[in-house]
Amino acid sequence: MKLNQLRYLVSVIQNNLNITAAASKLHTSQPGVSKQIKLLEDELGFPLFERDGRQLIAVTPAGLQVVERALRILEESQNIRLLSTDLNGNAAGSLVLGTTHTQARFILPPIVSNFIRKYPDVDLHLRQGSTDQLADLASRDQTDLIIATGNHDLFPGFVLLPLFDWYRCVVVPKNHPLTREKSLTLKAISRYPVITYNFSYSGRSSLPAMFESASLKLKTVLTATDADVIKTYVRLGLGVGIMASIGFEAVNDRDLALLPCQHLFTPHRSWVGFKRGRLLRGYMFEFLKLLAPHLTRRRVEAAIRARNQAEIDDLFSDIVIPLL
Amino acid sequence: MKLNQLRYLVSVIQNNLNITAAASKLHTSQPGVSKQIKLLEDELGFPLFERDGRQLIAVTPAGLQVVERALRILEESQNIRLLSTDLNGNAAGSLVLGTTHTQARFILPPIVSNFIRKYPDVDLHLRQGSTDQLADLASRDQTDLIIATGNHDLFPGFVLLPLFDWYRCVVVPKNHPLTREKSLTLKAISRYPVITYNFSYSGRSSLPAMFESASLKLKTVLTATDADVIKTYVRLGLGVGIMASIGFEAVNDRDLALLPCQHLFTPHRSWVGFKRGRLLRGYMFEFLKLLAPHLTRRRVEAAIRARNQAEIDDLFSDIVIPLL
DNA sequence: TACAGTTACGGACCGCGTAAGCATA
DNA sequence: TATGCTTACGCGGTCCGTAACTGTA
Repeated sequence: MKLNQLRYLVSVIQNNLNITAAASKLHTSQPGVSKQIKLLEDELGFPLFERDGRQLIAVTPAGLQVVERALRILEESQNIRLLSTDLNGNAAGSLVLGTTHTQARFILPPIVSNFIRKYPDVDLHLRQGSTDQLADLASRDQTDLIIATGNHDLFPGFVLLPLFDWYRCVVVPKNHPLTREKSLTLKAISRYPVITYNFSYSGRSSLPAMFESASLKLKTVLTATDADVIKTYVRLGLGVGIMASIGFEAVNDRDLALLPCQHLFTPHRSWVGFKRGRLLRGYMFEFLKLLAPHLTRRRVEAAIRARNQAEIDDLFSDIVIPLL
Repeated sequence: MKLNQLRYLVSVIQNNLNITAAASKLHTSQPGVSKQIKLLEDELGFPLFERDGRQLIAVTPAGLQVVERALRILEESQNIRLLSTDLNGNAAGSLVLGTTHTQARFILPPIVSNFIRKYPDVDLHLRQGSTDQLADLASRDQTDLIIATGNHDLFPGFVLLPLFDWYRCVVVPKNHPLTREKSLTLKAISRYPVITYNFSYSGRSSLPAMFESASLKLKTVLTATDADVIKTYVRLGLGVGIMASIGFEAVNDRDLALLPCQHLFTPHRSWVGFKRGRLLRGYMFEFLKLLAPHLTRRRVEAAIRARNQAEIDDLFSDIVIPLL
């Protein structure tokens, strides 16, 4: 079994079982690919493809098993090669971030612009989605780093590093009656219709449950996926917004008032994570450092060596996580 | 980069950086190994070893990264080879089980004896330990299958399949006053000193908490790691045993009485699991089938394809899990 | 007659083993 | 002097490309 044989096998499959096409993609001759595939089948002792005459018409079940592992092997060998380009000071490559709207819109902009100035040769991609969608993307190796909030459960076998804590706050038009309350209470809020995140975003410490346990009723008039939409409807006077404090921009939101609610709601912790075993390029460590100063290369590497999430959390137990 | 170069690299490290010893283990010549290592270093563009003159004295940090990935590559290539021996009807191999005492002592004996009769060429190993120890073993790829109870959290990135449910029960000497209670209550139990498992074994639904929430005090006179020890001290009259019902043997424990407590305690679910991505040989599927008839090859393969534990649990939501 | 895969063959290369060289304890 | 790595060299295998062949739409 040779690495090249595995490359050929995978390429044939990625080219719809067309050996000629695979060969041209691999910049080699068609008979060569044909032969190596056959040699691999001979060595393994079972066919990788079902054939109709000379045409390949399907991958055998056993073949699928082989392909699955071949893909992993090729990925790791690619990782070894990347290590080398990395160490030779070559910062070219790509960085695919999976994030939720809140992070992409309010947290990442300064960090990203900083990063692309430092690493102009890195292709940066933002992939946005709900936490579920991000979990799916990441588990299929479609992203390098995930930046999200809450819900560790969707990311088994990941390394999750704390970024910062934040609270939900109430956002209302500048001269709304609530701005005149001395200290905001759930009861006061419950007098108004509420505009907040779709529930999939709020996770465990859900708003409805919180009000219910205080024997209050939460009148949600509208739910949205992001703070921009919430603020828009708050401006229209449809209700009181409850959203992440980081979604309030002092400059653009002068017509709105932000009412802090740290005494009412539970804190949320945002984190950055990646699949354990995924290669972190040099510039990815730099990105993490930009994202949060406490994510030094040293600490991140220690987290990678940890055996489970509890050990990682221990590593950061002494660190003061910023509160935004 | 060749697979052989990675093999050589790993072997050199496993032989304490002694190239000669590595070469002889690999059944090849020492200069060959020397050369391939050097070629690999040339190709990657950085040294894998620190050298003092001609001697290798350490692995470079970058080298460690390479070795880590090389190990994964070699493991997967080994898996591909095993697939082939498997499909050619060759049932030789090894099966390493990691289990807790309860399973090893009361559940596995008939299954294991059945299995080794069917697969005499499989080397079967039992590794026993606490759930923590098992989690550690498995995450370091030291076991094929883990059989344990409760606590999914210690096994992130694993495929966990339900085996059966069981309850804790009370075990007392044959003519103990408790045997005359019509329906056992926590209050009745709390009148006697209790002998039960070490707390690490009882997990979330811990006994002390259970008694406390009923405003009762649990007097544990002794805790032990296994049912045999518990029964021994119950026989000595030191107290009332609370242990897994499966630890009570009708034949050997005639001098004791088992008092069912399904109305008092929460059920426990035992499961079998393995690290996602680990190769299951044909005989391992057979072992799972012997372990629990509902673990058909079809279902196990579906579980492997699932993306997270929730999807796996869904697969088994229609199945009636046996109650022991 | 295109198209796709197999078979055949020759050249270049490469991995391996033997043998000799060299540095260190 | 023994140990262990490197260098040198020649053999054999293998990978690859070209070219010719075969079966199918």
